[in-house]
Amino acid sequence: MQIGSLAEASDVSAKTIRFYEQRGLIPPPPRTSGGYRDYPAEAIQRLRFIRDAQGAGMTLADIGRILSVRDNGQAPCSEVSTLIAEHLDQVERRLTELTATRTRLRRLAHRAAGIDPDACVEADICTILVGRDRLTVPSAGTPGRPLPPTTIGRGGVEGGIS
Amino acid sequence: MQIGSLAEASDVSAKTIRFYEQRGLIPPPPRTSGGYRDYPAEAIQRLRFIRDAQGAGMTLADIGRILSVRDNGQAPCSEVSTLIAEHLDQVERRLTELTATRTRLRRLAHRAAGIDPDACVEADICTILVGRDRLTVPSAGTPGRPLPPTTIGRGGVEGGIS
DNA sequence: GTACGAGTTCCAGCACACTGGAAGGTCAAG
DNA sequence: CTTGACCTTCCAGTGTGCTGGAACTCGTAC
Repeated sequence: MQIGSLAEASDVSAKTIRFYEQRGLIPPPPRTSGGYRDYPAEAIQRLRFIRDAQGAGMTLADIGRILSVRDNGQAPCSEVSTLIAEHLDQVERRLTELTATRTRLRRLAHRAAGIDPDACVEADICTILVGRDRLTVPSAGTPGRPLPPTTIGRGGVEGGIS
Repeated sequence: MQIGSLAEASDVSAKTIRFYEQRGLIPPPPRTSGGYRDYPAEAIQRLRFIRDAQGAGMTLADIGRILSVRDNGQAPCSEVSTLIAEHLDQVERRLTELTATRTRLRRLAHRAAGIDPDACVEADICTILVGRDRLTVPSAGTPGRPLPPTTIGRGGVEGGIS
């Protein structure tokens, strides 16, 4: 199976597949006499797994760790469980943050609705954003991993294999 | 006021201040005879505004637009209102996505808790992540702007001015 | 005069997951 | 033999907001 067919079958662009190979996420397949990559059918499964794991919010680095455990013949259950728990944790924290941001934005929108632009000209820069109740910034306690934006299907894949 | 004092007063590192200047967010201040930047007190306000706007989820590009409207002597109220509305929208959508992700992760965590690793060895790659009920990926309809991770206070600022 | 902190410029890199494009090779059909 | 789809490698760029470091100057204290 050539890379193009695999791309179509797995809904992952050929470029991305090569990129994954380079990152060690999928093993280098054998080549045809002409130098073309020749994938076994299992490659589809592997790519699907990668997509699923990304859907669970994991980075390629996480996924690479899981896959290498698996490639060593062990069941990666405990690693996977740990990663899931970690991500759940991050998602929870992010949700908390985002909810706070939403509250802040709603307050701002409300304030903006009742503003007189002429009065505003006198003010500092913007009376909407710099109000009396200063908007304190979350200031992210432990940086940790910033939690990928979960923008998976954007751009490349939907656009087609090219 | 030198850049160091401004950094301290505004809680924005000197490096970052120069970076903002280079990005056009703060006007190049006059220089001392020795070539040092010499800031007026208003610079503190401006930096605070930038931080506040970031806290509302705006990118530096957004903030730059607001500031340039302001610098032209107009009240940026309508621009600001529009931006706020846009961000609110994005935050809402992101919250929906994240909530879905959380649900997915919870299901995964639950599944992981009742897995037999030995059974898993036989399976494809990981029975937790690749289950019968395939985890469909959000597939982000309109990409739009990915909504900055709102990780404002990480690393640089808390660490100090350096 | 010399040490030191704080300033200057400029270039590079991080993290993340790709994507674009150039320049060329392979293979089947016509 | 040529066309064209498909493949190859490699390098560079995207976006976001900085941060690090090198190499140098300024200003003040001792």
